Amino acid sequence: MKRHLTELIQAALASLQQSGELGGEQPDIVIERTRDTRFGDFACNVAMPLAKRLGRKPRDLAELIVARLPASAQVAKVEIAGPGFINFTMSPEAVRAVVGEVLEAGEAFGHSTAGNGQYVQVEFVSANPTGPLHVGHGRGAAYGATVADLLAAAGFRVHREYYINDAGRQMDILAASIWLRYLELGGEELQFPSNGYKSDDYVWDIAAALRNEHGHAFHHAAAVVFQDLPPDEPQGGDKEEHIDAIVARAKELLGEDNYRVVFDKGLEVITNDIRQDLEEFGVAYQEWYSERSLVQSGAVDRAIAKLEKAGYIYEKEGAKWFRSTEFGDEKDRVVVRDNGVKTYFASDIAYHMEKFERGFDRVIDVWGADHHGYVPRVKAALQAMGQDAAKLDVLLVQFAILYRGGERVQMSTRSGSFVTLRELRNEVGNDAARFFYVMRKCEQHMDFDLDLAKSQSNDNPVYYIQYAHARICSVMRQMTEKGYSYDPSAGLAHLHLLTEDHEQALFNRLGRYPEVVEGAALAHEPHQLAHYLRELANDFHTYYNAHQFLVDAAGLRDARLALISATRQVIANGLGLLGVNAPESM
RNA sequence: GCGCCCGUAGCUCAUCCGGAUAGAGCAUCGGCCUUCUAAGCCGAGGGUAGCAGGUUCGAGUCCUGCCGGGCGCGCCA
Repeated sequence: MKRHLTELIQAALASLQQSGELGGEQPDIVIERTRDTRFGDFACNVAMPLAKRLGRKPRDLAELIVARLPASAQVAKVEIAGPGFINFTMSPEAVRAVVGEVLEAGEAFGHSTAGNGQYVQVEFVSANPTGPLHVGHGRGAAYGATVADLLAAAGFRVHREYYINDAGRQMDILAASIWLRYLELGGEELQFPSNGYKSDDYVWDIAAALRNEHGHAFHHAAAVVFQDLPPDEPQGGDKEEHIDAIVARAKELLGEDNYRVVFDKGLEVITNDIRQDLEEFGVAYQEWYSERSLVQSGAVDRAIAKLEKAGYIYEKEGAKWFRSTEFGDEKDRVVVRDNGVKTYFASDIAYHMEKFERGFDRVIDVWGADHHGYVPRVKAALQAMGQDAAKLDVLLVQFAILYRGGERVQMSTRSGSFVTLRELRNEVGNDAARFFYVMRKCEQHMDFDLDLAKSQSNDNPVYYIQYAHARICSVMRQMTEKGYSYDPSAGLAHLHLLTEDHEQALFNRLGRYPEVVEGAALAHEPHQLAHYLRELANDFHTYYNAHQFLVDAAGLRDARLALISATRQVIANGLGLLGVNAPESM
């Protein structure tokens, strides 16, 4: 309907332009839903900015526009109000028509072609495979998955991707930690490095699996392993130097091949765990992209060479620097260290280069807000390589701060004292977790009250929406049990009988759904859909309490059942986009 | 110190590229189950949108400064 009205205004403006009454102005036309039905259903403010530029009174201009509006069967009334708003009241038939559209389209209702089939990559979560996902990752997972699904519904072709950081130092530290636990399981006594994965149970599990599969093959005496190592922090040393030395010693004692076996075991177990965790959370990917594969394919070298060729690489103090300041970054960044090792940033440049080479029209990265400082340098690299950095959207998801018993829960992967996503899912259920995570826009800091989410109370808005769905299903069951019938086409034919305020409210709300899906998709704001569904559920519950659906008069009954069937469909569609179940009974 | 995000009702949050009287939920108080699920509905109270300026016909929304909170400022990943 918005589009229809936009076209009407466009036609009126074109007509005015032809008669020379607008000068050369080409204003943007914005059609908005009104907040109050006193102002009709839709409002257009185009006369106001236009009046300013033309030096005329807004209301006079609005008069001119309204006079040129083509007639439309969908529009019942056009009024000029306030400072110069043009308010449209839709015809009752046009408002009711949504019920037929919903029942006709079914699960596809709300889908659009706004995206025009553009190919969009959404990369999200991408947590280091050094341990299970925690609740912080959960927000990125729910948010990224929902944005991806919304974009798909809005007519984009979506590629969901997880970037596996399987080539970094943290992974080496994990591998070394696993190996040390393996040695302990073999009877060695040792002082576990303070910077290792010390209190993480899964490290023991992986070590045990390793021992199961490979027996004693990787065993070395602790005395040999720790011989002449720089001291750990408790002994007055540097914990970073200490752990790096252990990693080097592991590679030396095990040899490249056996070290790789230990390393890959950890990587495999944890990646599988993450994959399964996300799958259970309703989050699926088209691709799991390995950083190591990027290195091995030579893409990193190629990316650096490309920057070098473009003249944006220089050497200083033995390292290679990328001149990112050229593109607005705060300082230049190292891509190859003085010891010849390429930085993580070098991989990331290559990864993004490669993303663009894969032919995506748009690339979306969902990152934790703690990486925000990273945005300028990645965009700088893309620009330096001659790419259009505007095609990359980095969506920063703020932290979810956990509260338990009114106290803030401290989270750290390294200390092991974190709440896993799996724990959260088990405690509050997937539905509540998915919904909770996307209720707030991503740049909003989120307080996640575990006790509240855990409680099966109506504080949890997801139940409220699900309950509306279940109630409608229940009505349909009652209909059969009570010997009533429901004829959908007769229902559509009798929609004019639905004249109650509650019914008008539902018609209007249902009509908004496609706009909400499209708006939420384009703005990358799933919370818009979450809030819409709450309002829709509220409209339904109110209606439910005010009127009986299963009435004796067949025409009215069919019409009401058609309306609530459409409501059920839209709730199911909306919840589906949020990854939340729509139960038939509760 | 510099940069990014945030500040709206007692609490948690909406407010659709600036628009009409700033809205919900929770909590509080008062009503509604012989009728399709009370995980529901109806009603009431609750606001200087952090503070101070500015731009505009119009500012919670844009700009500047200050205050408060979060995060980030490595040849770590």
